[in-house]
Amino acid sequence: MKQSTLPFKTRKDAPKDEVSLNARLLIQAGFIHKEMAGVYSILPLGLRVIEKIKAIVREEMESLGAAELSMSAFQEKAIWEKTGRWDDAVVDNWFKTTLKSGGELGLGITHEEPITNMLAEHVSSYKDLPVAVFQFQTKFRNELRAKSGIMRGREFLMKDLYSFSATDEEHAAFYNRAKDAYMRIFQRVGLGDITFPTYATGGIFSQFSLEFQTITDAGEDVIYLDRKSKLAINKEIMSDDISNEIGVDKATAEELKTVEVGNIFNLGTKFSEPLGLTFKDEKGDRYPVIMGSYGIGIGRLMGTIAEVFSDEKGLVWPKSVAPFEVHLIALNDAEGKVLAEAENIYQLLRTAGIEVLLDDRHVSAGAKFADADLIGIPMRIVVGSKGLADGTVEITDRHTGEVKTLAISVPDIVTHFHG
RNA sequence: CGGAGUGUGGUGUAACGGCUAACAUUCUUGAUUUGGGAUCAAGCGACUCAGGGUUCGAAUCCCUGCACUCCGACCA
Repeated sequence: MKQSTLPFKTRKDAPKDEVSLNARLLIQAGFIHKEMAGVYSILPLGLRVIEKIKAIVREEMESLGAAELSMSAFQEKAIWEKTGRWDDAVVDNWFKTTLKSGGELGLGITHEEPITNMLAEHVSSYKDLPVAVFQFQTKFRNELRAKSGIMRGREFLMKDLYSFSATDEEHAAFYNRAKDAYMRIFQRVGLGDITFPTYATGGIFSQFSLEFQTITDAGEDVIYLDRKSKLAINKEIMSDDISNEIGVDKATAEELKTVEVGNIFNLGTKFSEPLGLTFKDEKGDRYPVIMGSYGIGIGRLMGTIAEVFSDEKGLVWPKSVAPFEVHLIALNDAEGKVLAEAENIYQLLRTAGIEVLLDDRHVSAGAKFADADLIGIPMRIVVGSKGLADGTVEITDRHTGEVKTLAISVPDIVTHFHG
């Protein structure tokens, strides 16, 4: 992509109505736009990050044998009444509205009810199980107070996975594989070393739920982490009994601020029973399906990565989720030779399958460098008249600041990036 | 929802109750420059969140509403 075609600019100053680092950086660098409190639009650069994250998550979900689908954000009152979750006293963050014809409907906070209801039409035998489906879908939650930039919004993109099993053993097997897949996801987006499975309240479903908590000061949660076992307990359930049960040494556990980037709930038959999702076993006996739900907040994950990987100059994306692999910067010269050479390199890199953002704007070198630092693409290639004279370009690592000079030979440059 | 704070050009800030609301940046035009947010010149751009009130006079004081931020509560 050529930077001159981007309608959205970086800003010199961070917005005054944001305090959280993730929103300040992402707005300043032109990745997101704030519409209102807790509601953000995703701009082209931000969308590329979101799509990178989605691709990683999708791969791992498919490795579990889960099938992707896409459900409506509209929620039917009657279905939710069957599980008792339509009541505002039970779920207080609904967005509800009315149809012209008079009926009431809600905007989805989550999708256990409709997926269970839908699967009841399709699952009827033990031969149909186990099965799992997932989606990337916008959720709506009428938060009393939106906060922390994109970390807790009223509208947000979530990956939600639902598993359906015939037996507890079958469910446990899937649960464990899903847990491993989650850790691979956090590893791949760069957060693996600071993200830990954490026992937390099971809510209405079971004794515990499993959260994936990433260490950052931007977090809203507090966990007790046992470095040896790599397990943690959320402060909200911490007690002597529970730390003994889980095997976390309370005496040596670290108290840390974290953000919840994913979670897993054992649902049991909480939804399958009221919504009639049952199967017949080999003997023809009918049982409710055992379910699990597994969430990852995609936007929150982007925000967490932005918080964790940033410095005083701006964002520093891990390669796996960076909007582009290479930021190719053409400095100005009187004759336009530099831009011509940069365009040449741009086309050849693209042909080689490398994602490139070409800064072809007519602005000063300093402005280009400052923007490049702010946007945070991991590798930068600078083409200038100096280097052009002796046939070289400069390659800078945004993370380490390391600078290399390379001959202008596209095969060499391609090799450099493909490692 | 309880508490605190803030609303002024696109963005960031200034302005004692008193002149045509100032400065920087952005943007436009021209010149110069061409490896770290360059320089110079000339311009465009706000009835100061909305509605009431006090006053000879309100961006400034008061009331109501709305919006935003933070703390708390809440968080399927």
